[in-house]
Amino acid sequence: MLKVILPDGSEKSYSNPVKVIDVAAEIGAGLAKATLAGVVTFPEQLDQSGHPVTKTLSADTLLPAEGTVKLRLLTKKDSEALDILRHSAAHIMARAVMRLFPNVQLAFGPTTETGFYYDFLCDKPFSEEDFAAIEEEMKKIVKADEAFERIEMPRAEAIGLLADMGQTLKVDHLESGLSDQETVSFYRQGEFIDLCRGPHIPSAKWVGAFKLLSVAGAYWKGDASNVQLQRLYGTAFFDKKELESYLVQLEEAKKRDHRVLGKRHELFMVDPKIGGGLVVWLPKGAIIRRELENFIYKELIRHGYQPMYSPVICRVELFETSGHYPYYADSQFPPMVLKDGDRYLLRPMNCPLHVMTYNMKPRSYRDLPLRLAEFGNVHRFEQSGELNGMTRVRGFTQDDAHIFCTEDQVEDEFRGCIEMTQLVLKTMGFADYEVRLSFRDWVSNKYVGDPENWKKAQNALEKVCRDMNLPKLDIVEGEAAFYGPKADFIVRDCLGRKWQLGTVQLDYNLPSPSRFDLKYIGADNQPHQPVMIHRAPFGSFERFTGILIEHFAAAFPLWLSPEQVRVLTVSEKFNEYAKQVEKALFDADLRVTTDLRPEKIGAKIFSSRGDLVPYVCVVGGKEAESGTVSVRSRKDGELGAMPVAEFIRKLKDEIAAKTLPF
RNA sequence: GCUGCUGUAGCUCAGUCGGUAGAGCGCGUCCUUGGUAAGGACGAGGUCAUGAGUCCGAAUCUCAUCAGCAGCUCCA
Repeated sequence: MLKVILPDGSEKSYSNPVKVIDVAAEIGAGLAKATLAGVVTFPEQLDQSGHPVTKTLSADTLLPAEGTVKLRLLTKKDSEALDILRHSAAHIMARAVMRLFPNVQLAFGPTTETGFYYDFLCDKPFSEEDFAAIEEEMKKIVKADEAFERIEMPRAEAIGLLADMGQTLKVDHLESGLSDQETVSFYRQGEFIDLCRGPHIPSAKWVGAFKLLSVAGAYWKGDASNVQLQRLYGTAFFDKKELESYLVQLEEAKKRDHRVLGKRHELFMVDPKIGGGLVVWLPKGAIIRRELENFIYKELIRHGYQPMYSPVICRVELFETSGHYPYYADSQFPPMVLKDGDRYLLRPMNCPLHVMTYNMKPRSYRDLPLRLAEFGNVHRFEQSGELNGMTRVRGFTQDDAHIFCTEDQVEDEFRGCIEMTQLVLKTMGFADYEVRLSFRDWVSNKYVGDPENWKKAQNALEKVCRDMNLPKLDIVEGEAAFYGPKADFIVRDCLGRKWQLGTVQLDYNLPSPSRFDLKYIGADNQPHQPVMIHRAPFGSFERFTGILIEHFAAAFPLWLSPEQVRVLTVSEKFNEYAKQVEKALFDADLRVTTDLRPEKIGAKIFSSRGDLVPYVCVVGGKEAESGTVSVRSRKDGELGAMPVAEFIRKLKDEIAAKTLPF
């Protein structure tokens, strides 16, 4: 006897075997038609963390004959449904590819946040020219509307089957990745059969709209030493309109691209004649950076940091001591060797210089925490395929600082760093960010430092993060740097790619005796080893600004706008007055320009809109007579006439408040 | 670094079958002197990424190099 509990609390009992779809059919024919899968919870089975086991099952899956299950039927309105659909679409694509290219081997074909992909091993390189043919074949498959059928078999049998089919990658996966499974499942649709956990939609016709989007290389099991596969990306939806609106959205997102906007608004440039990945901050971009620097500098001083400067090039030995050379030699610009054999390295990080600064004299516990800050310019030789506008570059400036403190101070210092990073994100209006706490695992021996201290530090870190109620807190074990646990702040760019901005990292390595052997004399008159914290609320000015450009779509808040006000004359007769207004605004420390072209006022406004100028002042006869300006804001349009002094006050208030443009 | 794609004016792009280049925006000059999202005329501007090759002839076809884009791998 099986008892099925539905989400509304009602119960049904079955003495005969039933499938998910049978339960739906009993409730109503309409629901049965709309049901594409079921979420089944087994209250009697518990997983490792003690929660009841929950599985999403295809509609034709047989429920257990005995016991109690909770069942939630999924229709296309449910959020999980799209993922199931796309997984099936991936199978349909693989089937189409196998029809067109019989020799391909299948690898993995999962869904992504916005679609799906499938990896293939095939001699013939796929290109976008093949998409039409593949899509055509997929259409035929969808039209034929064959069912997805689940088949389970012992693993040994599955290996035999896949070996017969010549699917060696799948065999490899069964032998290594799934070696702990006794039984595995396949999904069959017509002539196509694929090792797959499921679930799937009942049949192909559910796929209302799909599109292949791109082809790229990918390594088998994500390991660059393995064979390279061809990955076909696509997306699928229940209906055409959703697909179309997704594609429009994608086009819109591309318009926010900081590389496009950075060029259009003359914020920065990257020129191969200068060097790939080497950013030139153009005057307008430089203003944004300088404002960011001023903003964070004030915060640093307020929080007891001490500014310092150090050279961007120094002896290689410093990085040999730190351990970063030659470990990261491949991602550094090679050292320059002087005549006497001395080697100098363009610094890939600032910490050794700050450590040397700590070490310039004996330190007492009274000096701690010592917080040394520097907008440190560093260079790293990133792989060419990694370079990306301002977000992945070979030379950048971190809003870096290193805190040297006692074990007891770690928690407070860490909290301070997190708070400053949060302040930065809040000031910019970033609401959608994740915090990733990276901890060590306890099996690997790559980590340095006393395990007890690690435990203490990790607990302190987690406590601080929980206390502060950080959004989307994610704890990842095994992701810590070898020298300590860390917290990273991650935001997405316009295409949904994730980038790490702010970071706070504890370091047990550099202060250790095998590295720089840092010491302080404690209250007990004994030497102790300090803990180091690396932190950068922005991360780097380059990446942060790149993300900021996309975040604001280049329409920056007033305090960051390179051009805050533009004075427009109604005709050339009023150029003299416009220059007076300009001077008044300039003297009030506003960034102001004039548009004195012999153009109509409409054309000048049009230009200012295109240039995303936050405020324009229209001046003509009326304004010149009364000493006023006619104000128009980028956000709210016409605001009417006001005295120049009042306009200045309004803008100064907005700048001081760092008001967001949305 | 790997796989695929792309490279024409400052920008966005067109350029058919191989016959030595075109638009819009922007820029310059002039006309217009105006009231809140594009006034008009004229003009300048290109070794078609670079280098080889095929051909009577290459932006166009082939190869190589460089750079960019998407993804993978990496990211102290």
